[in-house]
Amino acid sequence: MNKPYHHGDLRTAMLAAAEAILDREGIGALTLRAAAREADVTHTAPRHHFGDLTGLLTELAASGFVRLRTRLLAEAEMAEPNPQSRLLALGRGYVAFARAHPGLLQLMLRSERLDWSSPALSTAATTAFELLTDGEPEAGGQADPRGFSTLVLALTRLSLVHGLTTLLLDGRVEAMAAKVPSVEAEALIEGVLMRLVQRDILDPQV
Amino acid sequence: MNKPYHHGDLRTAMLAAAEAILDREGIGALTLRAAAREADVTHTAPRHHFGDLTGLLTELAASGFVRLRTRLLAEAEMAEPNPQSRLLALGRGYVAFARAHPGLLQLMLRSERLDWSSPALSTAATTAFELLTDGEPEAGGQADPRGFSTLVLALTRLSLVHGLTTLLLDGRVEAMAAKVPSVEAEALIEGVLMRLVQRDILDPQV
DNA sequence: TGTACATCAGTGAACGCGCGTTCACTGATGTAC
DNA sequence: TGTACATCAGTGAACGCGCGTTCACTGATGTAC
Repeated sequence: MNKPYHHGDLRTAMLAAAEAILDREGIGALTLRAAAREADVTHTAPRHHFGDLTGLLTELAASGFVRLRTRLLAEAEMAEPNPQSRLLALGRGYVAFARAHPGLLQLMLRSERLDWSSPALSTAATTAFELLTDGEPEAGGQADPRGFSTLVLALTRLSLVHGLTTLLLDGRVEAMAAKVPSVEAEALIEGVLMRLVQRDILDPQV
Repeated sequence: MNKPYHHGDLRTAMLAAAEAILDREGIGALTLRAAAREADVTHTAPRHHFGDLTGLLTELAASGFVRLRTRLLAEAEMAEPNPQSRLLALGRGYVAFARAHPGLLQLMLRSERLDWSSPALSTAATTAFELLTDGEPEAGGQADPRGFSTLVLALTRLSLVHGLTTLLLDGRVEAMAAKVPSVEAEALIEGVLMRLVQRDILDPQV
């Protein structure tokens, strides 16, 4: 029952503790001391592993992007193997991830407390976003030169899904749904995603 | 040159001071004490006008929504009098407002420090968002029952424009543009807005 | 036109709080020989 | 197989900081008579 002097894997434990706080109390409550408290460790101990608070948050955000990507990949995998179904699955996956980890997503997307010069973070973020961005990773791939139109299409999709997610987290979707009786937020979200898929046409030409 | 004991219009001065801090140093630096310092007044003086920090932030955000709406209305007014041009003008206006007042927009959209039970704030927000949401305020208006499809269309537009704006403020648009030589963020944004207008078709039927 | 007095709007000192950081330390682990 | 010792990973006390809030106060304004 006695706690050994050394933790064993404080690095992992701190990341888990920080995420627990994020999910439970939101991004405002996530401080170095709070995370150390959660991990049942002196608040100076994490310094050996992360340097400072920014280091901890940056690693946590990077891990978030990796997991987001994994989840989106899995969703796309399970969808019917056509572009429309795949895009729809990606959109749903993005929204679902946001609902499951609202605090983490906030840290990843809107935090000014991250060190974006960290290669781990920036490549994790870029890689994750590229999923929503690439039409068909197998088909197009490296060969396809990413022209202006492709980039516009990518940014359009990302904007729509990301904006929808943000509005959802901020309670705006609920507010809109409440204006018309018998309309559920859930149905609204599904409606927007369907519209994305149908109007998108997956065509880089404008 | 002597400062009189009473300020005269501290309410207005505090709002201006808070906004100055927001624009200059970002939302993280906006505290009650900082705003009072900026207004050259004891940090306890604002209490008489706003109660507490939340009260001040809530009023500032409400004023932000009112001004956003005013600006969007003006942009729409100046556009060609057809639905497409109007929608494009609204989208451009939203992005332009975000660029002009990034800190203020963050406060309005992503702050957990606002009192959303305040009627002034909630109606200001709703009214502003309705602009992007209604196709034609004159044409449709009250007569048109706001059905499910209309709501989906509204949320789609709002999601796209809002998502684009958020990504822009977080530097993601710049990051994407940087991946392809000779593509400017400005052109990307314009491309997305054009795509919104062209694919939107302004048709509530899905 | 004056005066008494309540109310309003600001001051300034003090409070406790949680924060990140620094510092000297100690217990545990691993490696050289 | 032992032992010396450097290095690593954690403790615990102390620091200064800026925060929002409380409190007793004071100067200015407005209103009743």
